[in-house]
Amino acid sequence: MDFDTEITKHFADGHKIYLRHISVDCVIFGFHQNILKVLLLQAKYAGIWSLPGGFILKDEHMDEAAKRILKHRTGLDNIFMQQFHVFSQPSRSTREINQQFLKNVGIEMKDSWMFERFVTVGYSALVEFSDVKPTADVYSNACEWQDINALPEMILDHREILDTALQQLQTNLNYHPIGYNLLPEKFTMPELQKLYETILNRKLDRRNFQRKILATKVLKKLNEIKKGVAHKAPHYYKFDLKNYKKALKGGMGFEL
Amino acid sequence: MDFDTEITKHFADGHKIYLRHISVDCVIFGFHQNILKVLLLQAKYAGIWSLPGGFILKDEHMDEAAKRILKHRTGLDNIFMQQFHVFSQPSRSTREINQQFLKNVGIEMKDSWMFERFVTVGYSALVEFSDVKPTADVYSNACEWQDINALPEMILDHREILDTALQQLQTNLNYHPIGYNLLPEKFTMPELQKLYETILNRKLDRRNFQRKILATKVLKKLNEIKKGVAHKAPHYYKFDLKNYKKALKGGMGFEL
DNA sequence: TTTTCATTGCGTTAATATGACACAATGATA
DNA sequence: TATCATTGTGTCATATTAACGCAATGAAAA
Repeated sequence: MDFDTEITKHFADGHKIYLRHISVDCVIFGFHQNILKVLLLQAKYAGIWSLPGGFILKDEHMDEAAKRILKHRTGLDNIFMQQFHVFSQPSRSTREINQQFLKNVGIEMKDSWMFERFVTVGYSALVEFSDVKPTADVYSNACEWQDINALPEMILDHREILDTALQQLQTNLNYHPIGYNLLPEKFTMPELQKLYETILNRKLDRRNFQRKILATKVLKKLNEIKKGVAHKAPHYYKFDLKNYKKALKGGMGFEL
Repeated sequence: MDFDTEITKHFADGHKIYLRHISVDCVIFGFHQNILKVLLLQAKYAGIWSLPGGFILKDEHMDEAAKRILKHRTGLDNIFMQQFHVFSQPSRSTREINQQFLKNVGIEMKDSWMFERFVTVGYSALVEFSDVKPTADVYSNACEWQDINALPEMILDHREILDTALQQLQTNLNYHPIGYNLLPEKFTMPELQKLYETILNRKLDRRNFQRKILATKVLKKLNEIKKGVAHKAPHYYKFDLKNYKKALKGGMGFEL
């Protein structure tokens, strides 16, 4: 199916397979070179950026829709995703955006479910940066990681959605372990600490951080030392999945 | 407009004013005689119970829809409401329920937006029991407070929605003050403690509870003592709204 | 009237958690 | 071989928490 046919079909008949008025937008976090990143799409023609999003199939759980979208943009399976907020300002209309898009593509259409109001559900995910193969959708030029500290302009309320996800991530940091999906299998204590500092956007005391994290027993110290580093080489750690998952449910029992 | 006409119109044309596929369900908590209560509706004919719910007008923010529903069932205005989760199992179909309802009413209709799948957004509210005038809607026999510990059978996943709201309430208790909308203007320390114990479903140490609550400065001690009680009479307190609202945003800074 | 007693108000104490910092060990680099 | 930024481990003063003691109160019982 060629591009025009696909677009036309989506705008004309999409409501036959998707629920009207509801969309899902995903905030996908990664961590690379000590910088927190978010996966964004650049809209065709307009050049403005957006969160990876999509719609809910008529017989699909919303969580499944979010995972399907994540899979298409990253190639990743089996990632824990969490809905964090519903955005429903009546003014968040995709009408102009979608009409402009069709115009740019050169398709004429008077009415479409895509012109109607959408309420969107925000989902967040934490993924390992190097596992992701960013893949654009048909509406986009590019799919790229963007630094959380240097975000481009974004459509509609997507910046607000992203900020909400980030804030939720910060809040959860004290009550839930983090890092399993964001760090490589083996990592050092300074790397884990840097992740926490990046998300919280403040410095933590190295020694107190280690004491508290180790007290939760979500880490396993490996008998292996990082090589090729200047100065004293740190140990490697990996997550103890059993305790990690226990802490996901029961909480960490400390504040940073 | 008589009952039949109204129902017919809602089923036939409701989708012209409401968003399809999306509903709002409200978990409205009250506190009376040391028991936590929830406001429920009893469906006509079926007798089974449900949460007060409704739909979103085409040009209405979801939060406004929730407040509108709350207002209609309680008479209350200006109550803080919070969305807490979206429920979207594809199996949560209102088709059978609504078709049965029409059949009972004696209306025939082949198709209706009300027969389609609904994703519902859960909202919670805490209200002062004695301020509420429970008011049933056209689909219900009764609107009544039910004990949280003796809930009747509920339709669809409404029991799950209620349980989720309760769990969220328990979690929030440590980070946000509570009671302003649940207790009368003047209350005693044992009454406040009982509220906390009821929600958390466990005993708290009387002396430690008082120390921690007072440390947050959300309470103002009044120069007034409760009368007509057996044993030593406790002081009255009221909330210091300024500090209360500060704590709503910034957190309480303790755990119980 | 006097006594009883469950409850309130105001404390103490020991155990634990937290924040701030000291110091030796390491190992690549100068 | 010396340097030095960084890691691993530990200390200590302070704050927070859990657990409990005891006198004061005042309605109800004796």
